Amino acid sequence: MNEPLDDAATYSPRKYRTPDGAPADIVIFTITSQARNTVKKSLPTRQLEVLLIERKGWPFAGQWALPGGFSKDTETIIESAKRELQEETGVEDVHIEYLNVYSEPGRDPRGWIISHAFVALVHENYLAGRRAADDAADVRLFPVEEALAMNLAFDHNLILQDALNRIRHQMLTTTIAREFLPEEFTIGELYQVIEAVVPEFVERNFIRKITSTQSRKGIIEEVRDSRGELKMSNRYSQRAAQLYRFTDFLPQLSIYS
Amino acid sequence: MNEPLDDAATYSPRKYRTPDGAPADIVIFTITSQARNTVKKSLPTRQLEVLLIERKGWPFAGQWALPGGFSKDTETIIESAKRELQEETGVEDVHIEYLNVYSEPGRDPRGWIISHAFVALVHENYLAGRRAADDAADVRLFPVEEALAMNLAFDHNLILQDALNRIRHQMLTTTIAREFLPEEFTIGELYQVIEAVVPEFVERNFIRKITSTQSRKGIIEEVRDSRGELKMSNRYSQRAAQLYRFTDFLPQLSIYS
DNA sequence: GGAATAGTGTCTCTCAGACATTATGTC
DNA sequence: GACATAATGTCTGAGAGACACTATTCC
Repeated sequence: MNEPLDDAATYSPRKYRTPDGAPADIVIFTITSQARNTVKKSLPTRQLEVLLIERKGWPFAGQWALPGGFSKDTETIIESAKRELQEETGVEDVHIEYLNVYSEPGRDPRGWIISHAFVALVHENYLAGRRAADDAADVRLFPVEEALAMNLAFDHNLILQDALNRIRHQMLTTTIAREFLPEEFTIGELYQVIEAVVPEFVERNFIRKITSTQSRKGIIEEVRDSRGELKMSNRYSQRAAQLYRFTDFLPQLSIYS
Repeated sequence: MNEPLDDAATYSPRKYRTPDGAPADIVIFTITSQARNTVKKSLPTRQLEVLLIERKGWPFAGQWALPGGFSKDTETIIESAKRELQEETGVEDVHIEYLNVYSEPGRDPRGWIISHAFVALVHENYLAGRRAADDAADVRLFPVEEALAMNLAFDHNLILQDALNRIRHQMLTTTIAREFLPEEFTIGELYQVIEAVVPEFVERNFIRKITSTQSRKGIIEEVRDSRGELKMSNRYSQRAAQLYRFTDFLPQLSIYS
């Protein structure tokens, strides 16, 4: 411990160097849907995308980076992340969680800057306004694989990879799929969202696992209308599909169960 | 983004307030064994404990706190955590992982101090030296429940609770149990370690689940001696028990599997 | 033989995984 | 009738959960 031992009256700020800033950087993921050009109704193709901004000034001018900004002494770091998310996308009250701290000396040429990365999951509808201005803008959605292949500013390639690993794991072990879906969705949509994030996901008897396996039953529930009739949707298919919604239930996973 | 737009030559440190420090605090868990006073060999009682230090100076003088120290600009925060762990316990190369950041304004009366909490899991043997001096010392192991009931310095009650939640979850979903066990252990010991961290854990057919269930088979493997004979131990029982070791296998858990 | 721990036998009901089959509505 | 998606039928082998039972060694 290298803390001074004096009391409040005699306490003086330490003579050691202090950090030059503690910013929050945000990895904003969304899943875009692209209707396929078939004559008949069909499922859209879905793709996991990440929001990047083009840097204007030094350092890394001209390169793409994660949105972010310095935190203030009047807010927690998650509050600054939420503020930044609001400024960048206009959305509030979406899923945002802390990812990791990045403190490698020299990671930022401006000084000793310790960055805190967050992951935000945003439904594509919330970003609809931004998308319109796509090509010209300095704020854009990139498919994740494409973004990873770019040379991003700072250590943002690393942060993005960490964020991707995190949501891939969470997609299978938690109900974050709900963040990319409307309140009521079909089994087909849910399956596509999982696939968009975890391409290797394959589960032939998906509907049975999720609806009638004892240990999993209750993660999602059927939606009924005011008369108690099962509510269906045919937005993506000829044959109407049952609508479901997530409940608050999350099964406890265990390797020893 | 409130970053300056100038280039490197004209860049000047921002006029905003910068943090007064970015310490690493470490929640060091161990599981102690206490032999029971029975005439015959029997399993020890095991308890999850956390290492705390008594603060000497302002602020929170006289209160117990998590060990920690300020990070330097020449190291990553995890490196400062490892350095601190080495100073406090003398151990290196143990399991240590990042927990969370604590940045509530006012959490530290010394200024704007953003703390990074880590969780370290240490085998009790490594702490054996410290334990001898227990009662008189200003560094002590406390049973976790007892520590949570104390009034710890700073926001360390919160950090400790977060750390406990984290390892409870990890104990069931990863193989961190290995950090509290010798290289070779019996099923009974493993079961006790899980119980010490997750008291509500009950699994009547434990040995069968862990050794012969298809999806779990391979997490641990039987130990054999140089002649290929199964290696047994009777340190805790009359009847010798098979020794096992962890492998590198970790099953993928999924709520959709 | 009693105590303490280690490990097996056995039974029932559910689930996993594979794959074929039926259902519904559009063009 | 071809197509696209939704959903069920059916079969086999594996696993979950419960609990009685045997095994080993020390005292």
